[in-house]
Amino acid sequence: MDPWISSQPSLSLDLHVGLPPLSRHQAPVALAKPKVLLEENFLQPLKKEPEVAALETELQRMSEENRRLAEALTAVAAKYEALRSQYTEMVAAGATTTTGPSSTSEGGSVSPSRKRKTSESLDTAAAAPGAQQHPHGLHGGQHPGGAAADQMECTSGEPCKRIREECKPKVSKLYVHADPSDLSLVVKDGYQWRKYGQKVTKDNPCPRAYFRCSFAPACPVKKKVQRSADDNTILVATYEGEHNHGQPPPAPSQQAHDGSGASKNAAAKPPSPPRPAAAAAQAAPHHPQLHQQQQDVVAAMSVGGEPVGAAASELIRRNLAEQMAMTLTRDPSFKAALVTALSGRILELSPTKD
DNA sequence: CGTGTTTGACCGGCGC
DNA sequence: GCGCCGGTCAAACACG
Repeated sequence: MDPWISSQPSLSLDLHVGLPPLSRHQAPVALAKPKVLLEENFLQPLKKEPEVAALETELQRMSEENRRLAEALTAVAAKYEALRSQYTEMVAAGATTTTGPSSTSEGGSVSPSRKRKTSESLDTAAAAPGAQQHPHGLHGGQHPGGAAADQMECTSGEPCKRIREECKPKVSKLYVHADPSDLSLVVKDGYQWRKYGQKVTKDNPCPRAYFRCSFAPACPVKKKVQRSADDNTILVATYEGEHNHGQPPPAPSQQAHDGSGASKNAAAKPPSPPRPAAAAAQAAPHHPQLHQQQQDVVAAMSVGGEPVGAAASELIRRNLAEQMAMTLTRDPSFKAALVTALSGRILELSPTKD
């Protein structure tokens, strides 16, 4: 959540979802019966002046609340930016001093046996110092604190639980709209993933797929993909850790589709040169097209690994914002949920309720 | 034949 | 201590 979001008209917390913005003259009159077709109510002509006045007041109050929330968001985003830049600096500093060890842990391939314990300890040993951390802290937009925590050394002694928790790799989520008939758990994020497991979890009848970044053998990033229990048209991808490499090169033959080598089930392949498109997308749910566009956009943003410029970035963000807004407003279930929530709230606060 | 997926078994953390 | 459950491994398999 960046400051720019609050400045985007489409992302204003005053959501204009399908229905015209609860204008004063269209305020839902039949509030006492919100469960009766809302659309009908919204279109009914105005009846009572006092009600309207009350609603107006309420609307203003809610707008005010919206503004406050937006400000709070802005503040949070600003703090995040500060933390992120701090993290980037720290990583840059760390990279110049310590670079070696990470490559030895996996590159040297653990002994043939399935001693996960040992390999894991190697992994954590390599990961803990943060030496091989992602050079660009773009990935986890939602957990700025995690970056700093990654820097901590997980040496023995102190309350392991807490330390372990703080040493946990950054976790971020990405929601992607997917065709329910498409059973493959594929989330295009621009990286190459190799599936290494699938499991049905307790809280969700849909299986969860486990992926590892296959572009770099030593890349610690993992991804879990599972359909949402509530809405199986939504794929929830959970990313853990950060890529310690640049993005895979664009594979022209794969640009148009998501074909994997084996092609029957398929982990995501890079349709375009991505950066952490996942990071950019994690706050931008529910649309493959959006996702594709984000990848393009993010790729454009990070030519040569460096941001192209503030203007381009601004353009990109605006574009993303528009896409996000469109995605939301197109989603009937979102509209329905919003309308229900709004009407319920209004009803709750309405002085005329009965 | 190389690469990637599938799938049953195993491991370890966690709650009771 | 025990059982549940999520995460991972690795042999078998499929595909180009």
